[in-house]
Amino acid sequence: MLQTADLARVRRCACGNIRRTTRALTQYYDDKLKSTGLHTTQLTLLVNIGLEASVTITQLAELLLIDQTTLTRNLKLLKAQELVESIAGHDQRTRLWTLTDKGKAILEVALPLWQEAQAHIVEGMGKERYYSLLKELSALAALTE
Amino acid sequence: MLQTADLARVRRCACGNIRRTTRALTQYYDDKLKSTGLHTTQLTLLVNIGLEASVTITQLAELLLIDQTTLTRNLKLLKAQELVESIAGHDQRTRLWTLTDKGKAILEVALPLWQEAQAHIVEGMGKERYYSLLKELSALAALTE
DNA sequence: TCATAATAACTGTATATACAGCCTTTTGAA
DNA sequence: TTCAAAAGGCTGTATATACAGTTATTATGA
Repeated sequence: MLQTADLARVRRCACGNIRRTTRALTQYYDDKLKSTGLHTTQLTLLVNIGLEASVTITQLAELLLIDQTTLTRNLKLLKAQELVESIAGHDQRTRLWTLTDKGKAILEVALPLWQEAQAHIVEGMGKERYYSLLKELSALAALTE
Repeated sequence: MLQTADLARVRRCACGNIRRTTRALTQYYDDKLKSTGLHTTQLTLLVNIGLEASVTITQLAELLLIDQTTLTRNLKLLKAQELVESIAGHDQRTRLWTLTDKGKAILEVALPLWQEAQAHIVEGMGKERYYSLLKELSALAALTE
């Protein structure tokens, strides 16, 4: 028989709780970025492409723990906006992704807005607590390997 | 000009980091639940409906920090599988959602599998660290209000 | 060398998510 | 009492996400 106590235990679910907080944070950051037309997920992608410079989908997938097929779709949208572009790699199979000038330009507008959201969160938690939390999130992700 | 240092700062993004961990955790839990056909998100919904008993979409939305329109779609899928059902509330506008017998039955199968995934995470982190992390996730979500 | 493995990426399909806007019902104030 | 505002929920549309399966290319071992 299904017991209430069994159900109540699921309230402590790591996945459920982190997804809940993720929804709240995503809405918060997306709202701050609203005027740029960028979503936070897109900002993350652009930034990582900018930092890696000439990166393959596979490399991005490992770095961000995103399925390759998700990246195929997400990059397609960014490419349609001409924020990123890809060229053939030395290998016929691979494609190397980089930011376009338009991509760099939108980042210049978006970064200060992102910084506002980020500052609110970091200051709200306190720096020490915040960076400790980031470490715990990494540890959590590492447990799934 | 776009500086590498500005981009590097975004690597500490609360939203980006939590989304990354969420992807990893979701894949981990979903894989454990695979044989049931349930996704973790669906398990979360079923459990909360079971605990609340006769709950409206609006109440679930507040509890789980999920947009109402998302719940409309998610509940539709669960209803199609006959795991939940809804009846009219005292108010013509509201609908009350409950688990069906089939919904309760699938939970009985899914809960032990969920418990396996959960135990791996909790034991991997250590109980104290884990419950501390849950609190921090709540605090983080609260900062977005 | 050649057949097979592995690698890189893409397509089909499905769920999760949310914003904008809409309809219906209820509430509340003039 | 009546009408505007609020509440509850839904549809249209769009992005995010991943699994299963496919295609094309490269690497590898007999």
